Amino acid sequence: MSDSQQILKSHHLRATSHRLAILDFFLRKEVALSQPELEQELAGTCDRVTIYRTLSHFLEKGIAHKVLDNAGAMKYALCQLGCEEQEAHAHDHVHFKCNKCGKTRCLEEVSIPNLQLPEGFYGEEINVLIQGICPACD
Amino acid sequence: MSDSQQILKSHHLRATSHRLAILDFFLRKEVALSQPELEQELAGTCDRVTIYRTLSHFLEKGIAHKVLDNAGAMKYALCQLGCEEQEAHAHDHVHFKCNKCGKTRCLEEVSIPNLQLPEGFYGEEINVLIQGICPACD
DNA sequence: GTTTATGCAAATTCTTTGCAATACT
DNA sequence: AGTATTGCAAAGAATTTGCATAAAC
Repeated sequence: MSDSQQILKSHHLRATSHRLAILDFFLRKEVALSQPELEQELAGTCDRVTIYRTLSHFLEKGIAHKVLDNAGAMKYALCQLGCEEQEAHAHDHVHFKCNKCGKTRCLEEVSIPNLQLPEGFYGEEINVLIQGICPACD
Repeated sequence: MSDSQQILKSHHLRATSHRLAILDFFLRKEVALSQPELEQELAGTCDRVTIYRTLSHFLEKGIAHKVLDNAGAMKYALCQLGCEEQEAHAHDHVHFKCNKCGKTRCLEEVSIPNLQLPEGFYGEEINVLIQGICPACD
Protein backbone atom coordinates (compact mmCIF):
# COMPACT_ATOMS: atom_id res chain seq x y z
CA MET A 1 0.00 0.00 0.00
CA SER A 2 1.39 3.40 -0.97
CA ASP A 3 2.05 6.20 1.47
CA SER A 4 -0.90 8.10 0.11
CA GLN A 5 -3.24 5.18 0.54
CA GLN A 6 -1.96 4.70 4.05
CA ILE A 7 -2.61 8.33 4.92
CA LEU A 8 -6.12 8.35 3.52
CA LYS A 9 -7.02 5.13 5.24
CA SER A 10 -5.73 6.21 8.62
CA HIS A 11 -7.72 9.42 8.37
CA HIS A 12 -10.88 7.63 7.35
CA LEU A 13 -11.19 8.97 3.85
CA ARG A 14 -11.99 6.83 0.83
CA ALA A 15 -9.03 6.25 -1.39
CA THR A 16 -10.19 7.72 -4.65
CA SER A 17 -7.85 8.26 -7.58
CA HIS A 18 -8.05 12.04 -7.33
CA ARG A 19 -7.28 12.14 -3.66
CA LEU A 20 -4.33 9.85 -4.20
CA ALA A 21 -3.08 12.02 -7.05
CA ILE A 22 -3.36 15.22 -5.03
CA LEU A 23 -1.77 13.67 -1.98
CA ASP A 24 1.06 12.21 -4.06
CA PHE A 25 1.71 15.59 -5.57
CA PHE A 26 1.98 17.19 -2.15
CA LEU A 27 4.34 14.45 -1.01
CA ARG A 28 6.58 14.90 -4.04
CA LYS A 29 6.60 18.70 -4.00
CA GLU A 30 6.96 19.34 -0.32
CA VAL A 31 5.74 22.89 -0.71
CA ALA A 32 2.49 24.63 0.04
CA LEU A 33 0.10 24.59 -2.90
CA SER A 34 -3.01 26.50 -3.85
CA GLN A 35 -6.02 25.17 -5.71
CA PRO A 36 -5.02 27.02 -8.90
CA GLU A 37 -1.56 25.47 -8.75
CA LEU A 38 -2.99 22.01 -8.29
CA GLU A 39 -5.47 22.57 -11.07
CA GLN A 40 -2.69 23.50 -13.46
CA GLU A 41 -0.67 20.48 -12.44
CA LEU A 42 -3.50 18.00 -12.73
CA ALA A 43 -4.35 19.47 -16.12
CA GLY A 44 -7.64 18.15 -17.46
CA THR A 45 -7.64 15.06 -15.30
CA CYS A 46 -9.55 16.48 -12.41
CA ASP A 47 -12.29 19.00 -12.03
CA ARG A 48 -11.65 22.30 -10.28
CA VAL A 49 -14.41 21.69 -7.78
CA THR A 50 -13.04 18.30 -6.84
CA ILE A 51 -9.75 19.91 -5.88
CA TYR A 52 -11.49 22.44 -3.66
CA ARG A 53 -13.51 19.72 -1.99
CA THR A 54 -10.51 17.47 -1.57
CA LEU A 55 -8.60 20.27 0.12
CA SER A 56 -11.54 20.91 2.44
CA HIS A 57 -11.64 17.26 3.38
CA PHE A 58 -7.92 17.22 4.02
CA LEU A 59 -8.34 20.19 6.34
CA GLU A 60 -11.21 18.60 8.20
CA LYS A 61 -9.42 15.32 8.72
CA GLY A 62 -6.15 16.94 9.71
CA ILE A 63 -4.20 15.76 6.69
CA ALA A 64 -3.42 19.31 5.63
CA HIS A 65 -3.42 22.79 7.11
CA LYS A 66 -3.85 26.26 5.70
CA VAL A 67 -0.82 28.33 4.90
CA LEU A 68 -1.40 32.05 4.83
CA ASP A 69 -0.11 33.91 1.83
CA ASN A 70 -0.17 37.48 0.66
CA ALA A 71 -0.86 36.49 -2.93
CA GLY A 72 -4.23 35.79 -4.45
CA ALA A 73 -5.08 32.26 -3.40
CA MET A 74 -5.08 30.31 -0.18
CA LYS A 75 -2.36 27.73 0.12
CA TYR A 76 -2.32 24.34 1.80
CA ALA A 77 0.39 22.05 3.08
CA LEU A 78 0.45 18.55 4.51
CA CYS A 79 0.49 18.18 8.25
CA GLN A 80 3.35 16.36 9.85
CA LEU A 81 3.09 13.37 12.11
CA GLY A 82 1.74 14.07 15.55
CA CYS A 83 -0.80 16.45 14.19
CA GLU A 84 -3.62 13.96 13.87
CA GLU A 85 -7.29 14.57 13.34
CA GLN A 86 -9.29 17.31 15.01
CA GLU A 87 -9.14 21.04 14.84
CA ALA A 88 -6.99 21.02 17.90
CA HIS A 89 -3.81 20.16 16.06
CA ALA A 90 -1.14 22.76 16.53
CA HIS A 91 1.00 24.09 13.74
CA ASP A 92 3.60 25.82 15.73
CA HIS A 93 6.06 26.01 12.91
CA VAL A 94 7.09 28.74 10.53
CA HIS A 95 6.15 29.07 6.88
CA PHE A 96 8.77 30.45 4.56
CA LYS A 97 7.96 31.99 1.21
CA CYS A 98 10.74 32.70 -1.26
CA ASN A 99 10.33 36.02 -3.01
CA LYS A 100 12.27 34.77 -6.01
CA CYS A 101 10.80 31.37 -6.85
CA GLY A 102 7.55 31.99 -5.03
CA LYS A 103 7.57 28.62 -3.31
CA THR A 104 6.33 28.33 0.23
CA ARG A 105 7.42 25.55 2.53
CA CYS A 106 7.05 24.62 6.16
CA LEU A 107 10.14 25.05 8.28
CA GLU A 108 9.35 22.35 10.78
CA GLU A 109 12.62 22.92 12.57
CA VAL A 110 11.84 26.53 13.44
CA SER A 111 9.34 26.59 16.24
CA ILE A 112 7.49 29.64 17.34
CA PRO A 113 8.32 30.98 20.79
CA ASN A 114 5.48 31.59 23.18
CA LEU A 115 4.50 35.23 22.81
CA GLN A 116 3.21 37.18 25.75
CA LEU A 117 -0.04 38.85 24.75
CA PRO A 118 -1.46 41.96 26.42
CA GLU A 119 -4.13 41.67 29.14
CA GLY A 120 -7.36 40.26 27.83
CA PHE A 121 -6.10 38.68 24.64
CA TYR A 122 -6.30 34.91 24.39
CA GLY A 123 -4.43 33.28 21.55
CA GLU A 124 -5.70 30.00 20.16
CA GLU A 125 -3.82 29.69 16.93
CA ILE A 126 -0.70 31.26 15.54
CA ASN A 127 0.51 31.63 11.99
CA VAL A 128 3.91 32.86 10.95
CA LEU A 129 4.97 33.67 7.42
CA ILE A 130 8.51 34.74 6.70
CA GLN A 131 9.33 36.02 3.25
CA GLY A 132 12.84 36.13 1.89
CA ILE A 133 15.26 34.11 -0.21
CA CYS A 134 15.48 30.34 -0.06
CA PRO A 135 18.64 28.24 -0.43
CA ALA A 136 17.80 27.23 -3.99
CA CYS A 137 17.53 30.86 -5.14
CA ASP A 138 20.38 32.34 -3.18
CA MET B 1 -3.96 70.68 8.20
CA SER B 2 -5.53 67.39 9.28
CA ASP B 3 -3.59 64.30 10.20
CA SER B 4 -4.71 62.62 7.01
CA GLN B 5 -3.60 65.53 4.87
CA GLN B 6 -0.28 65.55 6.65
CA ILE B 7 0.24 61.86 6.00
CA LEU B 8 -0.62 62.07 2.33
CA LYS B 9 1.57 65.09 1.79
CA SER B 10 4.57 63.59 3.51
CA HIS B 11 4.23 60.47 1.40
CA HIS B 12 3.89 62.43 -1.82
CA LEU B 13 0.35 61.52 -2.67
CA ARG B 14 -2.25 64.01 -3.83
CA ALA B 15 -4.80 64.79 -1.15
CA THR B 16 -8.02 63.75 -2.82
CA SER B 17 -11.27 63.52 -0.94
CA HIS B 18 -11.44 59.75 -1.24
CA ARG B 19 -7.95 59.19 0.03
CA LEU B 20 -8.64 61.47 2.95
CA ALA B 21 -11.88 59.63 3.72
CA ILE B 22 -10.23 56.22 3.61
CA LEU B 23 -7.28 57.35 5.67
CA ASP B 24 -9.57 58.99 8.23
CA PHE B 25 -11.53 55.81 8.52
CA PHE B 26 -8.40 53.79 9.21
CA LEU B 27 -7.31 56.31 11.82
CA ARG B 28 -10.66 56.16 13.58
CA LYS B 29 -11.09 52.40 13.44
CA GLU B 30 -7.61 51.28 14.33
CA VAL B 31 -8.24 47.83 12.93
CA ALA B 32 -7.18 46.13 9.73
CA LEU B 33 -9.70 46.55 6.94
CA SER B 34 -10.37 44.85 3.64
CA GLN B 35 -11.61 46.46 0.48
CA PRO B 36 -15.10 44.97 0.92
CA GLU B 37 -15.30 46.40 4.43
CA LEU B 38 -14.25 49.83 3.23
CA GLU B 39 -16.69 49.67 0.36
CA GLN B 40 -19.53 48.95 2.74
CA GLU B 41 -18.49 51.78 5.01
CA LEU B 42 -18.09 54.34 2.27
CA ALA B 43 -21.45 53.30 0.88
CA GLY B 44 -22.15 54.86 -2.47
CA THR B 45 -19.67 57.69 -2.06
CA CYS B 46 -16.72 55.98 -3.60
CA ASP B 47 -16.24 53.49 -6.38
CA ARG B 48 -15.01 50.00 -5.64
CA VAL B 49 -12.07 50.38 -7.99
CA THR B 50 -10.98 53.61 -6.37
CA ILE B 51 -10.68 51.81 -3.05
CA TYR B 52 -8.53 49.09 -4.57
CA ARG B 53 -6.29 51.65 -6.22
CA THR B 54 -6.06 53.74 -3.09
CA LEU B 55 -4.98 50.72 -1.07
CA SER B 56 -2.34 49.88 -3.67
CA HIS B 57 -0.99 53.40 -3.48
CA PHE B 58 -0.89 53.27 0.30
CA LEU B 59 1.12 50.06 0.10
CA GLU B 60 3.55 51.47 -2.43
CA LYS B 61 4.17 54.61 -0.44
CA GLY B 62 4.47 52.83 2.86
CA ILE B 63 1.35 54.31 4.41
CA ALA B 64 -0.21 50.90 4.90
CA HIS B 65 0.86 47.29 5.00
CA LYS B 66 -0.83 44.00 4.25
CA VAL B 67 -2.29 41.96 7.06
CA LEU B 68 -2.64 38.26 6.44
CA ASP B 69 -6.02 36.74 6.97
CA ASN B 70 -7.51 33.32 6.46
CA ALA B 71 -10.86 34.67 5.37
CA GLY B 72 -11.80 35.69 1.88
CA ALA B 73 -10.25 39.09 1.41
CA MET B 74 -6.86 40.66 2.00
CA LYS B 75 -6.71 43.14 4.83
CA TYR B 76 -4.71 46.31 5.25
CA ALA B 77 -3.59 48.38 8.20
CA LEU B 78 -1.81 51.69 8.60
CA CYS B 79 1.89 51.65 9.20
CA GLN B 80 3.22 53.18 12.36
CA LEU B 81 5.80 55.92 12.58
CA GLY B 82 9.32 54.88 11.76
CA CYS B 83 8.10 52.75 8.95
CA GLU B 84 8.52 55.30 6.23
CA GLU B 85 8.54 54.85 2.49
CA GLN B 86 10.22 51.98 0.68
CA GLU B 87 9.66 48.29 0.70
CA ALA B 88 12.26 47.94 3.38
CA HIS B 89 10.01 48.95 6.23
CA ALA B 90 9.73 46.31 8.88
CA HIS B 91 6.51 45.28 10.51
CA ASP B 92 7.85 43.32 13.36
CA HIS B 93 4.66 43.33 15.31
CA VAL B 94 1.90 40.83 15.75
CA HIS B 95 -1.55 40.89 14.21
CA PHE B 96 -4.38 39.61 16.32
CA LYS B 97 -7.67 38.46 14.87
CA CYS B 98 -10.61 37.84 17.15
CA ASN B 99 -12.56 34.74 16.22
CA LYS B 100 -15.71 36.19 17.74
CA CYS B 101 -16.01 39.73 16.40
CA GLY B 102 -13.72 39.13 13.45
CA LYS B 103 -11.73 42.31 14.01
CA THR B 104 -8.03 42.28 13.36
CA ARG B 105 -5.70 44.76 14.99
CA CYS B 106 -1.98 45.31 15.25
CA LEU B 107 -0.47 44.56 18.63
CA GLU B 108 2.37 47.03 18.43
CA GLU B 109 3.49 46.15 21.93
CA VAL B 110 4.18 42.52 21.10
CA SER B 111 7.41 42.34 19.19
CA ILE B 112 8.56 39.28 17.38
CA PRO B 113 11.76 37.66 18.61
CA ASN B 114 14.46 37.07 16.06
CA LEU B 115 13.97 33.58 14.73
CA GLN B 116 16.95 31.51 13.76
CA LEU B 117 16.38 30.20 10.23
CA PRO B 118 18.07 27.10 8.81
CA GLU B 119 21.22 27.43 6.66
CA GLY B 120 20.58 29.21 3.41
CA PHE B 121 17.32 30.91 4.29
CA TYR B 122 17.34 34.69 4.45
CA GLY B 123 14.31 36.33 5.96
CA GLU B 124 13.37 39.81 4.80
CA GLU B 125 9.90 40.22 6.15
CA ILE B 126 7.90 38.50 8.83
CA ASN B 127 4.19 38.31 9.35
CA VAL B 128 2.53 36.92 12.44
CA LEU B 129 -1.17 36.34 12.81
CA ILE B 130 -2.59 35.15 16.10
CA GLN B 131 -6.23 34.17 16.24
CA GLY B 132 -8.17 33.99 19.45
CA ILE B 133 -10.45 36.07 21.64
CA CYS B 134 -10.01 39.78 22.18
CA PRO B 135 -10.72 41.72 25.40
CA ALA B 136 -13.98 43.14 24.04
CA CYS B 137 -15.40 39.68 23.33
CA ASP B 138 -14.09 37.84 26.33
C1' DG C 1 -1.85 73.23 -18.55
C1' DT C 2 0.02 68.83 -17.12
C1' DT C 3 -0.27 65.19 -14.58
C1' DT C 4 -2.76 62.13 -11.77
C1' DA C 5 -7.22 60.21 -9.96
C1' DT C 6 -11.83 58.64 -10.69
C1' DG C 7 -16.00 56.16 -12.50
C1' DC C 8 -17.92 52.95 -15.39
C1' DA C 9 -18.00 48.76 -17.88
C1' DA C 10 -16.09 44.56 -18.46
C1' DA C 11 -13.04 40.85 -17.81
C1' DT C 12 -10.29 37.64 -14.71
C1' DT C 13 -9.49 34.97 -10.87
C1' DC C 14 -10.79 32.47 -6.66
C1' DT C 15 -14.35 29.92 -4.28
C1' DT C 16 -18.87 27.85 -3.21
C1' DT C 17 -23.37 25.37 -4.07
C1' DG C 18 -27.00 22.15 -6.17
C1' DC C 19 -27.98 18.22 -8.44
C1' DA C 20 -27.71 14.14 -11.24
C1' DA C 21 -24.34 10.55 -12.47
C1' DT C 22 -20.65 7.71 -10.87
C1' DA C 23 -17.28 5.24 -8.03
C1' DC C 24 -15.92 3.24 -3.54
C1' DT C 25 -16.39 -0.25 0.32
C1' DA D 1 -26.85 -1.93 -1.75
C1' DG D 2 -25.72 2.05 0.42
C1' DT D 3 -22.97 5.96 1.06
C1' DA D 4 -19.59 9.11 -0.35
C1' DT D 5 -17.43 11.35 -4.41
C1' DT D 6 -17.34 13.55 -8.85
C1' DG D 7 -18.47 16.61 -12.90
C1' DC D 8 -21.03 20.10 -14.80
C1' DA D 9 -23.40 24.30 -14.71
C1' DA D 10 -24.04 28.22 -12.45
C1' DA D 11 -23.63 31.65 -9.00
C1' DG D 12 -21.06 34.55 -5.96
C1' DA D 13 -16.90 37.03 -4.13
C1' DA D 14 -12.52 39.44 -4.78
C1' DT D 15 -9.51 41.79 -7.79
C1' DT D 16 -7.69 43.87 -12.14
C1' DT D 17 -7.66 46.54 -16.59
C1' DG D 18 -8.88 50.03 -20.29
C1' DC D 19 -10.50 54.22 -21.43
C1' DA D 20 -12.85 58.62 -21.33
C1' DT D 21 -13.93 62.23 -17.86
C1' DA D 22 -12.78 65.02 -13.97
C1' DA D 23 -10.02 66.79 -10.36
C1' DA D 24 -5.39 68.13 -8.16
C1' DC D 25 -1.12 70.75 -8.27
